Amino acid sequence: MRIGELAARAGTTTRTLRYYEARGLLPARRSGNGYRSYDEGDLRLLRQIRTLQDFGFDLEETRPFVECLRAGHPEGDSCPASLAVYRRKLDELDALIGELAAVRAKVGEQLARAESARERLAAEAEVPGGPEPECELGGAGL
Amino acid sequence: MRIGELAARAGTTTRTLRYYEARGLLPARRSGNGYRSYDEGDLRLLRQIRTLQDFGFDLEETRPFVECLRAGHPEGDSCPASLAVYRRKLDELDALIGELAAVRAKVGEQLARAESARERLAAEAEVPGGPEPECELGGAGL
DNA sequence: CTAATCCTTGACCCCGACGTCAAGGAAAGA
DNA sequence: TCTTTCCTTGACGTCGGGGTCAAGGATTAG
Repeated sequence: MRIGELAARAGTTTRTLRYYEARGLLPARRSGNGYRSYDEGDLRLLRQIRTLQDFGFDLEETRPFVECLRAGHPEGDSCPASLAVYRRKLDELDALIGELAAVRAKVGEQLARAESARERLAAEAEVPGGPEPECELGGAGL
Repeated sequence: MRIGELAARAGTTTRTLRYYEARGLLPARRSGNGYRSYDEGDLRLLRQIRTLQDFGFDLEETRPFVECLRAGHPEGDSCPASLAVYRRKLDELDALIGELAAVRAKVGEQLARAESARERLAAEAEVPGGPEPECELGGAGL
């Protein structure tokens, strides 16, 4: 199978396949006319790469899985190196999710604070002779 | 205050300040010799930008906050446009955290599956005359 | 024969937020 | 005066994962 067909069957582009080859991730045999030649095994490797990419793994992280398959193992994650990548990824995800949750909490806090400040101002505008802005109750200094 | 001092006081670099100016985010007055000249107000704007950047806001998203402060409001989030950015950010964060949690779950699942597969193989190796690999019990076909 | 696809390599473009280097002017201390 | 340090602008590099030409060779359909 040539590059166009493999790309189509994997739902990707020829550019992507050449890029993978340039990275040494998915080298191709060549037929007599210089065209790249792939087989079903290559399709399998490619699908492994794409699946992990969809999970947010970067290209280098997919390498152990690809090499594992190429070594004849039944699955890309049949090798210890692949499992190590899984574990590292889980740690990264946990850390990232934790950070994002913390940011989310802070932003939510800021929004609530800013909204209530606006409500206060609106209420004061409603009652013109009403409450004067009391010092040091909500103003961060200049 | 000149660019180096402002950068130092905000814990950033002169390159960053020139970049912000080029983006129209933090324009600078100029003193007679052509040097950029900043005041305490600029430091405040800069700190607002940096705080939001630390939260993962991109530069354009900080613009409403900066303009709000420059318009004389007490806080960068005293304006509706800033609140809108907060809300949009919360939605983005929720979506992202959700996606990451889903990926985390899938990766965790894959890891568990791959680990148990390895344990099975190890157990079979322990008992040489033991269980033959039973077809269609765990093998995704080639 | 010619046109239409497919293939090849090479090379530049994109995004965001700067880092880094270069060439030269200005200010400040010894 | 000399040296060091700070300032100016301009321009290119970085990173990841490719997109998008361009020029030319191979193959196939009509």
